Amino acid sequence: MSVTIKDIAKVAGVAHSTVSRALNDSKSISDETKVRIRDIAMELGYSPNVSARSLVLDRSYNIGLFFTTMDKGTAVSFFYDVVRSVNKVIRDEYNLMVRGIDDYRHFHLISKKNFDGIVIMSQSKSDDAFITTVHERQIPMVVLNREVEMPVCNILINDRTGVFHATEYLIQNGHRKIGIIEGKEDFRSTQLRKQGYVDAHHHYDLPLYDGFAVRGDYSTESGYEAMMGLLERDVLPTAVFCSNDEMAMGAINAVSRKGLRIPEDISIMGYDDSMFAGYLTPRLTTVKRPVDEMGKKGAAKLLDLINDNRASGERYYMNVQIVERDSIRKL
Amino acid sequence: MSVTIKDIAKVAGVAHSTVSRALNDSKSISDETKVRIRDIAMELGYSPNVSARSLVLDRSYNIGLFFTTMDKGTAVSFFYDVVRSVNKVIRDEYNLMVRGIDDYRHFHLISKKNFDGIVIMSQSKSDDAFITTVHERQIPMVVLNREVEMPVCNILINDRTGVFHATEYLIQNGHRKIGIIEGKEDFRSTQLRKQGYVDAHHHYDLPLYDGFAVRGDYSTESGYEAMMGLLERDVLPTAVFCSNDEMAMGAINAVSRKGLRIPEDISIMGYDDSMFAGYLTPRLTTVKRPVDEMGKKGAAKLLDLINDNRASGERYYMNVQIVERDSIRKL
DNA sequence: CTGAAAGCGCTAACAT
DNA sequence: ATGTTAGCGCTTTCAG
Repeated sequence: MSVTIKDIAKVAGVAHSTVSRALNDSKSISDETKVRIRDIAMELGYSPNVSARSLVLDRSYNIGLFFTTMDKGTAVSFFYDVVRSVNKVIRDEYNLMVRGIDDYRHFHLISKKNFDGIVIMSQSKSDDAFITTVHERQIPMVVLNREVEMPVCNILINDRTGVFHATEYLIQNGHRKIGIIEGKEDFRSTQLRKQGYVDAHHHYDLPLYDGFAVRGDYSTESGYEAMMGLLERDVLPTAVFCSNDEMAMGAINAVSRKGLRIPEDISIMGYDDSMFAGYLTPRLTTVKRPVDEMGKKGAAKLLDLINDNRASGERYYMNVQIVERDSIRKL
Repeated sequence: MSVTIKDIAKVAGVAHSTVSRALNDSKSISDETKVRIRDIAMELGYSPNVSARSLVLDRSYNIGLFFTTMDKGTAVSFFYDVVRSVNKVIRDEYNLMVRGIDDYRHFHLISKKNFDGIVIMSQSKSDDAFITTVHERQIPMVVLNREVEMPVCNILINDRTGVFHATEYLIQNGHRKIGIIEGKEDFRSTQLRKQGYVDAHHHYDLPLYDGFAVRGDYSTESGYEAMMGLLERDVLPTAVFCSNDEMAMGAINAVSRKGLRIPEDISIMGYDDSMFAGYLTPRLTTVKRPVDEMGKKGAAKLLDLINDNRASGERYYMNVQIVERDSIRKL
């Protein structure tokens, strides 16, 4: 059996409550006994039982990090960045439990007892049922990435504005016929990015060419297919905005498969500034989304909520930034 | 306060132990009361307190998934694949806690009480202290990816053999002057891959050219730098094996920056078959490591160990596979 | 400054 | 088939 505070108490010849206090650095314990008890604990290889402590303190020390799904649809580097940045912030005090929302068939384990707080990296409206549940059960929560209507803390990347600027950048480089490869159908981000593209066209009084908007699903493959479709058209766009870098990678591949050159024949703009964007040929001009910052901000905000539990419907917007490389031609 | 089995018991007019049994589907409870109690539980929005259950059952329902580090050094898609595949296997019964080993300053929270089992995705010998601790505390454990000397369950990808075959493939394509860009210095995988490269040279009685082995650190940037270094030499290799795809991506970039073409002037071979490998220009010929399978196998094995706790020093080797694309020229 | 005792929510003998 | 009771390991009043 593993060693408990009672074992330590026996060896030290004190009550187990004294051990508890000593280990928790209570000020009503003499330094002398503290040291003594800690030494014994160390010697015996004591490890606190988190379950027991959780039970009495009424907190689990768990923070849940939920993705819409852990299967397809989550960009790889996106996933990594979020886990990493959240983990970094909560480092010591909490454990990070990573899950896909769609791993749950029912939500009965989602309770305040089992989660001190929850971060949701939301990519789809289908998450709303889950978010509602968490909200109703009054678990401190931060929703990243997707705007929700409930009064919850929401950390967002300003995608609509981001794509507006991306499109504007293309326009300022002289492009007038601009295509767009869109993301996965029911993702909110897909719509927002499309909107930014449309906004920019309106703002600069540019017509939206029919058929210049083609659907992808955020995967590299879909970018390839979508671009192939675009290249079949009679009138080609001079530039194509891809709703993420992975699709841009596929698009680049399609272009060179067709024997065309980037950016001489056609310009390609990505979105995300994924790790590989600077190493494609040509190096991809893209838009950096501060995923890392979003994760950090979200985690920090969650800790605030846990420590001072006021419901809050605050929204934070993180701004994107254009990263100029070699895939766009100035006309 | 949240509802407990006692609350349910009160409403149902039974003892709380009856509620516990009903909820756990004990066979000594009549179907009638089971249904009744479950209905009440549902109505009251009951959610079991995992900590309390863990305390009495002496298991945490937590499975830890530890990476060497969550910072640099872990390939992104690698990370994603492992988390995803392990998560898929343990889906219902357990929670997955993801951490970097270097997040811990001391290991006192690593105990059998707090983890039912641990999967370690090990990339460095520096993990050994941690692995030893887990082993000593008799926590069911599976170590992925890196061979360890302790008698623990070890799931490995046969890197040495894998790179042997990769090099062999280059040799069979007529290459005689083959460079290698190596990985991060103290990673075991770095040494094994190098060994496979050396083995193949020995096996085919080929000389090892001095200076054809250059160090990288598995990052794209390092691949770029390493390749640049290689291209400075008087005698150029006709093919370069890169110890992972990310470095291959950097290498490709370096080659074209120098105005050389792949595979006409120089052939590049990757290792991993990362998601983006098929979308580089040219499409990268590489070696597929079954990371997904490794994660699944590891998780399944861990569940076995948890349910039937026999220490075991079994080793499983997963085989790699060459994925032929366009970055290698037949001489 | 320390000890005694209660109780967190749950499961599992042991009764009946 | 159900109730009674003890106890998992810990923290925290309340006494002294």
